[in-house]
Amino acid sequence: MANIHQVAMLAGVSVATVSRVLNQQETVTAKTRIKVEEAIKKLNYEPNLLGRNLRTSESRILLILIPSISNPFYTEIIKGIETTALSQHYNILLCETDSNPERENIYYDLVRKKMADGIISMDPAVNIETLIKLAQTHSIIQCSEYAEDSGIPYVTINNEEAAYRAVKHLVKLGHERIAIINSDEKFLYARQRLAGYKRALAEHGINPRDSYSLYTHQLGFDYGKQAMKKILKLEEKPTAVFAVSDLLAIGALKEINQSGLNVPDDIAVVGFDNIDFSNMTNPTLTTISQPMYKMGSIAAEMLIDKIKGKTVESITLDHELITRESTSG
Amino acid sequence: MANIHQVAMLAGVSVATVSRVLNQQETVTAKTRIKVEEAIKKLNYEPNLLGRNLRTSESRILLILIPSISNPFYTEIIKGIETTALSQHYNILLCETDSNPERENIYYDLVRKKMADGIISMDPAVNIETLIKLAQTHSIIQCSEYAEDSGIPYVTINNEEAAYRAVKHLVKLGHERIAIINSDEKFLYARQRLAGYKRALAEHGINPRDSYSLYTHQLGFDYGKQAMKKILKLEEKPTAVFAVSDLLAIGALKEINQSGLNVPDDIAVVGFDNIDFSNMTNPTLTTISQPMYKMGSIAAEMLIDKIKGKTVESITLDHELITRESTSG
DNA sequence: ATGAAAGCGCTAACAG
DNA sequence: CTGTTAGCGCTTTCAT
Repeated sequence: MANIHQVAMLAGVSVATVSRVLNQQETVTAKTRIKVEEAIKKLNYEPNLLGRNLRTSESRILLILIPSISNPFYTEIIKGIETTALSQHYNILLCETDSNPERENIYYDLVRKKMADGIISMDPAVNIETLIKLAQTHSIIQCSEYAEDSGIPYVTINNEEAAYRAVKHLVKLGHERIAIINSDEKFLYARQRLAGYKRALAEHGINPRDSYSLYTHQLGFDYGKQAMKKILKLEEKPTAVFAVSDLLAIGALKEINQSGLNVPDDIAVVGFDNIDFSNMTNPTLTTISQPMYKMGSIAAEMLIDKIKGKTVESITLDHELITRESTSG
Repeated sequence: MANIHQVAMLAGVSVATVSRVLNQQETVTAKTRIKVEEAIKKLNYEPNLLGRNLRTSESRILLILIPSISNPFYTEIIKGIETTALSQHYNILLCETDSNPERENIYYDLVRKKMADGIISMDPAVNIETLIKLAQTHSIIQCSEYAEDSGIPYVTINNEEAAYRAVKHLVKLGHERIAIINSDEKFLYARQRLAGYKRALAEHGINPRDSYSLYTHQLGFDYGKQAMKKILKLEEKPTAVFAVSDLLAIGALKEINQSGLNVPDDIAVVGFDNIDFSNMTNPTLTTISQPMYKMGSIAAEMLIDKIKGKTVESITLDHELITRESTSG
């Protein structure tokens, strides 16, 4: 493997000149440039980024923290991050935290030790104190889930309003007995979506019943199925269910189908996220679409700006209700 | 940000000693060690990996090349890779190639430029010539999809045998008119799975019909749906369908359901991969399970061995038929 | 327009 | 057991 020195030797110039050619500086004669480029080609030279990065003290690597790689909610966001990052010559390192502080710490260390330039955190279960402390000395952005007043810039949607619209859609279709399958209330988005659910009901004079409020530990399919099982045991069953994630909704769908009831005739279902699969289920799922690609893309831009030392503002994006078979007869 | 020199100053020792403490070498007195550790703590010192990596000429970063991050087939493999890599203090960089050579090249460059130590490629549409050339100077492993006689070590399953078993299962259930939804024949696994399909039919004296062999450009849901639409237009419809990926199978499922026919009563369906979602569909999907976690884990081990300069052998793992609702009445 | 030289932060060979 | 020192490969002043 050739290094810059050998290229300089072969081209009959100094390493400084080779470096200038490498970095497309204009101060090099065409003739010299050609000599250097020929030497580079002849030696199959590739600049060593470790050397460059040590010198410029940057790694051009961005960390993306997600609880689980298998959660399809993140895939489109990641695409947005990746495309934006790549276009600015940053690479992204996808980190699965399992919401495990030890694992998180491995990745925080990468930033502390200069192997990464910044972090986009999407883990709702993140240890927020540690993150806030790290944010004092390093560039960090929160995406989708965030902490209020943490001082960490975030990009998100209006969860309360989105949930409100989802439930309002059900109310408009004539439903009055509407259940909610929520995730753990320790998460901000869970509290916000619950608030939206309640506001929609209140607006139409419907009293929320305790037995219609379910909580799950996680957002997976099995948890939705389990919650739906409980709901189906109720004496007075709801005629509609709002689940705070598509995976939960798809679990609920499965359970309803298995019990012999029909969606949407017996029970209507609304999800949240508009993951790819929500359009593949039988019936297809009515859901709230977040602008995931855009969210990712903006998060990446914010992070890169922050790394460059600019001040960045948090931002709230629009969402959209996607009506499909699971609510329309 | 403190550096090793400042720590040495504060502790009243040389940088070499600090480095020894950092790398847990045994040749340091307890007393000195404590002095150094105190200095580290006092200065909030974190070793700079760029410096270390330049010195040791390694990056401890592994590249994982996948065509698309949203394909759930890869998630479990990635988990296997990640866990193994992490346990050996390697980090992984997930790279979405979109099967786009330009994009691939960005990532190859990372290896050429020493920002990554090796590659696990899982992209079946990879430009194999470029990969082979790169493999001559760098550590590369292929996972799942591979090229025969390329000299690049791989870990995979016996696709021919797996397809054979899937189709044999259908034959045993009494099916004789069995269609296959295959992907592009330019992929090795597609040819292998087709061979298995034909062998199962031949074994029972069934002649494969051309009209029962469908090809799709990609492995997505929509492509499966489209293929099934064609199948349903046939005069003599098959009573069973074998799709070479779960996503294709789920698309087929959806199309059959929409046409008013029943799975498995009218048409049975078998998929391939056993992605998480194959157990969430209605009906649940009979499929071939690859040992994905193990595959990933082994691929990571092979790569790390290769980086260390050991010689590694290709390996073929076992698979399993998972029987679910889509074939059992 | 080009070169000489310093130095980013670290490890490791060598000396003592 | 510890220190001195060279050097990994690069960029970037400062001269010329």
